[in-house]
Amino acid sequence: MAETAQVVTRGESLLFLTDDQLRKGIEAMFFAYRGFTADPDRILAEKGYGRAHHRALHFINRAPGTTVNNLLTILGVTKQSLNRVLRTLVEDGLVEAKVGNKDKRERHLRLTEAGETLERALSEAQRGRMRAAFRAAGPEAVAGFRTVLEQMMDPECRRQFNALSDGGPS
Amino acid sequence: MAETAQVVTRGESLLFLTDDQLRKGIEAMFFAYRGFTADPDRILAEKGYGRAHHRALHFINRAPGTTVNNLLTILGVTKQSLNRVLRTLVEDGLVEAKVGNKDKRERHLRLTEAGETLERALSEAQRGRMRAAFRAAGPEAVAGFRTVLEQMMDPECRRQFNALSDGGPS
DNA sequence: TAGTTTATGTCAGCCTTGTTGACTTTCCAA
DNA sequence: TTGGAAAGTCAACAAGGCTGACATAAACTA
Repeated sequence: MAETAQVVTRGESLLFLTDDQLRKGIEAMFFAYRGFTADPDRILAEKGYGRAHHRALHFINRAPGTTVNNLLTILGVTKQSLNRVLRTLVEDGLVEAKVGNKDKRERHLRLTEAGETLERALSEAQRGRMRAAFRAAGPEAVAGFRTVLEQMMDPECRRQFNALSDGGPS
Repeated sequence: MAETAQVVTRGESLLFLTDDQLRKGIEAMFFAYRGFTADPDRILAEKGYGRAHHRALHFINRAPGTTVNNLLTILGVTKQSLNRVLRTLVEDGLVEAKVGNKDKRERHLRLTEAGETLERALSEAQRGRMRAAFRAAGPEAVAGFRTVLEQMMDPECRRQFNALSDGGPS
């Protein structure tokens, strides 16, 4: 009864669209996301930070000199939420907030050396797991992984995701 | 400088294991998970529930008659955390908790009809997005998606994930 | 130039959902 | 039969979301 979409169109099986397959995809996302965050979470807990700090560090590192407002959009949280995290990062000397030259209302954010060190530790831990998964799965699987994830994003998120990739290192 | 692992082994390109590709994978997980939870979150917010309620409903539906302890292991939270969620679900008549026959310490959980209705609405919303993504990506991409996610899980999570799939509908 | 909009920060307070610690009830095994 | 383990509950705390109100400075605009 949960087996809808078991249709065959143009000689092509659509069995991968059954409710059961979709449920497996959902559960895979749930369990995999736990693994995805597990390693950085351990490092963060030691230093007294949380996942929110990691996200801020990651995207400041990705786009040095970005403004608070820009970061807000990427992270999809309120400025009050971000501000709390950002304040502790600045107080602890991991992030630098410089008043803009052109527009003095803006604060341009970048990592200090200490910030870069922590960011590197976090991202290396996370990359380690991702690398092992990618290696075990192989290049075709990785391509499929990326394709499905991109399709799962809201259009606005997809835009941001691709903008980050374009602007990134060659 | 971030481009490690650009090695070619046995004539096979390992370009998909560069730090840059790994970073894209990480960011894809971040943005995709937002999409993954967005639709159920909207429904939950209307009813005054959170993501934790969704998770409980999902896994009780998957394994009717499961015990609190079993659910605890799957969800990976403390029993106190789960208990709060479970209590409101029972109070609201979405979940039924029956004292065990053999072991009276245990509570066996199952959805009421109202619980099944809400679970169905949530899971249909989530499946809708997953279905669209799967359809757009195609069966090979979906296979790769599942492979990479499974590799990303902690071994214990992978065991649970596979146990759920085995016990599930054919 | 006066008034409005924008970018940012801050205070207060709320909610969800994690945590730990302490406790009761129940079961089982020495 | 009794002591420990297991299942579940209650209380209190913390992180990190949220809203609302308000301040300040800078930029824009009519």
